[in-house]
Amino acid sequence: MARKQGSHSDITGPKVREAALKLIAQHGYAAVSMRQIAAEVGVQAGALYNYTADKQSLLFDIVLDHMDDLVEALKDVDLSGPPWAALEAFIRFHILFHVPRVEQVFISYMELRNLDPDNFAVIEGRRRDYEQILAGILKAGKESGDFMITDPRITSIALIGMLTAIPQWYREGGRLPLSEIEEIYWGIVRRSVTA
Amino acid sequence: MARKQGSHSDITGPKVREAALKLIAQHGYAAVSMRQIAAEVGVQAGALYNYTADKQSLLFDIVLDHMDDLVEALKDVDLSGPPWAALEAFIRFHILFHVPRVEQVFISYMELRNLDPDNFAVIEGRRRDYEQILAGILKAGKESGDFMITDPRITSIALIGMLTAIPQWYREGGRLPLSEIEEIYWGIVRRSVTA
DNA sequence: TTTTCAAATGAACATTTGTTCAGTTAATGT
DNA sequence: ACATTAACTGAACAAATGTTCATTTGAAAA
Repeated sequence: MARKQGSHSDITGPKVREAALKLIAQHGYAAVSMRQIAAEVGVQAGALYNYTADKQSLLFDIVLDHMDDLVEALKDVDLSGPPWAALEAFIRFHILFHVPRVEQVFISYMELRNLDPDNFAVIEGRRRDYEQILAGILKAGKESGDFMITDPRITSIALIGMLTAIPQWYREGGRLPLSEIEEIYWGIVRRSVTA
Repeated sequence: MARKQGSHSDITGPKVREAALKLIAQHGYAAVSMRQIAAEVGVQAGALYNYTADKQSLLFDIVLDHMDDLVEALKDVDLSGPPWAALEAFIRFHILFHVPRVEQVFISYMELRNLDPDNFAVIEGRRRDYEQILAGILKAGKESGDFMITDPRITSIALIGMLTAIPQWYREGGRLPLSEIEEIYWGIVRRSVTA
């Protein structure tokens, strides 16, 4: 049986990516088989190879898309203001961007070891770029005397580590609304760099 | 060939655990095979089953031992003082305990999904207990007016998330000595809760 | 020297893995 | 009505998986 109605490639294609995203986030890359993904899509394993070169590409595409979306979205954020404004804009952006992307965040931080070395290098670079944007803001604020910071690079990593963990425990409809989470975290960050 | 010299069980046993720790931290639980672990030990795959019931136990024991060590070590820390003293003691303890245990930390945070449900529940409980000790210190400090905190529970999770990420980038002999890292992070935490 | 037995081998097992591909299906273009 | 072709099936593949177990080894006890 094949093609029960209309062209499917533009339906099945996204479905494959969604299934991979869901299942890899849930069980981990190595623990998910192509047959499981196929079953989630409602198709035989062989059909997946119309939409991906191999299993590795499935993982790489998820992580790369996520990083590219992140970089792209950050471009719309105005970081040109004074240190305090730039920092607040960055932090709020980071939280709002990451919270609705639980699965991507999970995968992008947990499955890096399962990327082929070449693929890993690409992602590693993207991540460093992102960290250095925050580090730049912190450095500017330190030099202007606005921030009390010992080491901008480490502080950058520390803050991002803290913020990125949010989607791991935040659940929509939980005890606190997202807007409140945003305020709590911004409060922590603000105080942590206050001179 | 078997037993080339003396009794081996008390040598091979630890070797199996060490090999599992190293390889699972490096490649992930699902990506490591019993044959790889056996090869690292210098033995055939079948021999592993003299020292572990199955692969799952290998993972569970690593994580459980880690959590038990953590709880045990924390008992020696004096948290009975005023909020500021208790917080500083807790934070410094956490850093010093985690930094030399890169592999255990990695596994304990990345491989939770690969634990059987029953095993997961045990670990989940241990972790919540630990988080609540910090949350308790924060709550006391908030009520005494020492700390400026909106939500002790979330702040606890945020701080632990930040601190636990340290071993992921810290390398001995790197740019900064451990003692300096300790100071930087304690500075961040201290300011982040300062009224 | 002979016996004993912990410790390890190595082959076997039933599954499962990622991937390929010749063949089938049915919607579309002519 | 026919030909085309995108989309999928289903079987096959070699390799790898976790686990078991009869067998072998050799150090220590008798």
